[in-house]
Amino acid sequence: MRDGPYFCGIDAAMDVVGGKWKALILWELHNSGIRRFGELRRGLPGVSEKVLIQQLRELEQDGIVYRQVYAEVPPRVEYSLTDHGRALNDALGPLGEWGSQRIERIGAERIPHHSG
Amino acid sequence: MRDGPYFCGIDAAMDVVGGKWKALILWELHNSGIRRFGELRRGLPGVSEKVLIQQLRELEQDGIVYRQVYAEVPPRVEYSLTDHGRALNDALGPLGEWGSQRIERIGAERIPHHSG
DNA sequence: TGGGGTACTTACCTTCTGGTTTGTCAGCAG
DNA sequence: CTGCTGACAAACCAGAAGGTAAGTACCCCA
Repeated sequence: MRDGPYFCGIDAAMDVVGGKWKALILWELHNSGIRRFGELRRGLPGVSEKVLIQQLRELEQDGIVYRQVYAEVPPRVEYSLTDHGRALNDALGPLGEWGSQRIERIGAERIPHHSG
Repeated sequence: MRDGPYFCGIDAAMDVVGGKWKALILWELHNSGIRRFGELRRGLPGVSEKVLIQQLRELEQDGIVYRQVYAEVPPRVEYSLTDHGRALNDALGPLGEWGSQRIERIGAERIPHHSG
């Protein structure tokens, strides 16, 4: 899964970052460095637990996020970006720029979200 | 449709370019400048007519591609990128770079395609 | 008369994605 | 003993996305 074959690099990149919440997850992790599962969940209003885990697992499989499990009770799991994840985030920069301009151009609404 | 609300610019950009063939269409049009429907179809091995038209129409609605119809028989329709489409393509550049490196890293296959 | 080419449209079907709900484990507060 | 927490897992379901097959209109060529 997510191993091609691909037409080109964009095709491959979209395969990795194409999930509904994946780009947002990257953005959250980029901004905060490290987040616990519950923090991510609260930072992404509207995502369900199942889907968030799904997307995180896929990103982990693809080497984009790192998952650190602590054998504690209650359980603690911390997510962060790998080097590849940081590179992907950088590569998404111009696309985000374009998208922001598009939002202004078409007058679309923005969903507010609390950073930090 | 495709008018938000969005969390951020990447969210909005993915909404526009997220279809299965849209990035490939952009790439084809970027490389060739102008393409007729049949040329695009032949350039994108595996796409069906229905889906190609669907994606082209959506890209047209979003102001990414320009559709020029000639009232001839047999019919002739030419597709090209708008200014916004060209800007979007530029913004996809780094992502394509990242994706190409990923293809090499994981040793994924590439689907060959004849340019020109 | 019949087939081919162009750019579609329509109906139908399957697959894939995401969402809802409920259950799990361990311990701790009440 | 019950309920709460954190990070999931499993079962189920709805809608969207994509794919297949056929039909449309017009003309040219043989």
